[in-house]
Amino acid sequence: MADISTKQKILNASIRLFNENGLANVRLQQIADETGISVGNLAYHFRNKEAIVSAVNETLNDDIKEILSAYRLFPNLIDFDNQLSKYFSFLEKYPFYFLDLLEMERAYPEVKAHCQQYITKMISQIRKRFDFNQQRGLFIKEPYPGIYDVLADSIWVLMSFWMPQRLIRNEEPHCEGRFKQMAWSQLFPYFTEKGKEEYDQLIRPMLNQHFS
Amino acid sequence: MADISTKQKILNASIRLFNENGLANVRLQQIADETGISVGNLAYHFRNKEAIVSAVNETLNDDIKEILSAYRLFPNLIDFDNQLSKYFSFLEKYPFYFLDLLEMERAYPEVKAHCQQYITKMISQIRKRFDFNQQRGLFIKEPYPGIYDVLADSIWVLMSFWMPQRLIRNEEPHCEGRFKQMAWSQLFPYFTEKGKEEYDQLIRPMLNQHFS
DNA sequence: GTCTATAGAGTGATAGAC
DNA sequence: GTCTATCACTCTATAGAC
Repeated sequence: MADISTKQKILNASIRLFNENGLANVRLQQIADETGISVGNLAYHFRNKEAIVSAVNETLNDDIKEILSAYRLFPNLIDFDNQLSKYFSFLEKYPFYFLDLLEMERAYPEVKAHCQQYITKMISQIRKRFDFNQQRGLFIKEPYPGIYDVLADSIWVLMSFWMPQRLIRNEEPHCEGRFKQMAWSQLFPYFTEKGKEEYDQLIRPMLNQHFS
Repeated sequence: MADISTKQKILNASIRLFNENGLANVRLQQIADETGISVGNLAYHFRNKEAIVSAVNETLNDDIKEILSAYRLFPNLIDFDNQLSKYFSFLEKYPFYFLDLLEMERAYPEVKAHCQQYITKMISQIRKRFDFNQQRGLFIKEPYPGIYDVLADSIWVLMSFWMPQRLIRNEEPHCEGRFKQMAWSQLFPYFTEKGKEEYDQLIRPMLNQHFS
């Protein structure tokens, strides 16, 4: 199983380098060096750069798939907070995923195709939480038609571009508390009284513990 | 003034190419071709690639400076909508500005320094609108301390990463109506009755006209 | 101010020995 | 499975003619 191990080492090294330098700036030689093998050996395991990118992408898609599968039939507030945690871990592992997606689209159009559906599914999960929690009486009826759609989009953007925006502004990006605060503050205005109670009871204490 | 003209032609060509291919993927040869000059001539006008990036960056900073200067002493709702329009024009002109900022940080650390302050100023302007319009009775007092700070951050992120997020999701990015809708929907929950009235009267008709 | 020509280092990818 | 060696190509930057 030395084969699998080396393959995995290559992928791990690639992810590290992609995160540091961006997809377009990483050379095969660098990947080989970081892995501790020769370029020739690298070529044995992956035909070319696209094959590496493709494999890295599949690894990450598996991660996203797992996050999505954690969506439960009855998605309460705690469930959402858990999903936030998982998503934040993903962003820490691969901060520039969504930026490199654009790069992939440019350089490796075939690779990008798979990702689209995951994004759509993620947003639709967020959207469904509104419906479900509205039925539970935690969220108000949407004050204007379509606003919950826009809101679901906004939350996805704020989560997905967390890392790049923090880095651009020279703010500490590895702060899960602020990340969650930004997400929850999007929902806040739409809580009913009952929703506020449940939030204050279940979620707020967990948020505060990030800042203690 | 043939000098200035060529310099400007180079910058325009560079912006086009950076937008299309990303900073890291654009070669001097490409810029020369797109400008309609030789690489040698390109070198006459700009010492190296960094000099071009730096000049492009200054051009864009001038644009941002102008947007920021449009912030008035009494920033009402119409004023905010105007600033949204201007910002959207900027994003259309240079969709990947904030992504390429990260690339600049990696490749040309000297160049990036200037941008920081503009971002801070932009966010602080958004934040001040809350205070001003709260005094005018259009916005409610912030329900929890600090939420208007988070909200200003969120609005900046949603505006700044509009283009990349739309492109990743294969949604039409040149849709000013949706852009504004996303921004305004952030403010919506914090309007007082008086604020809603002014919004319905002054802003909503302008938004609807984007979708007619 | 504009060009051609080219230096010199780096690139992805492959062939073939061990 | 792993390596060295090398090909054909592209890159940035510069030198020097017009």
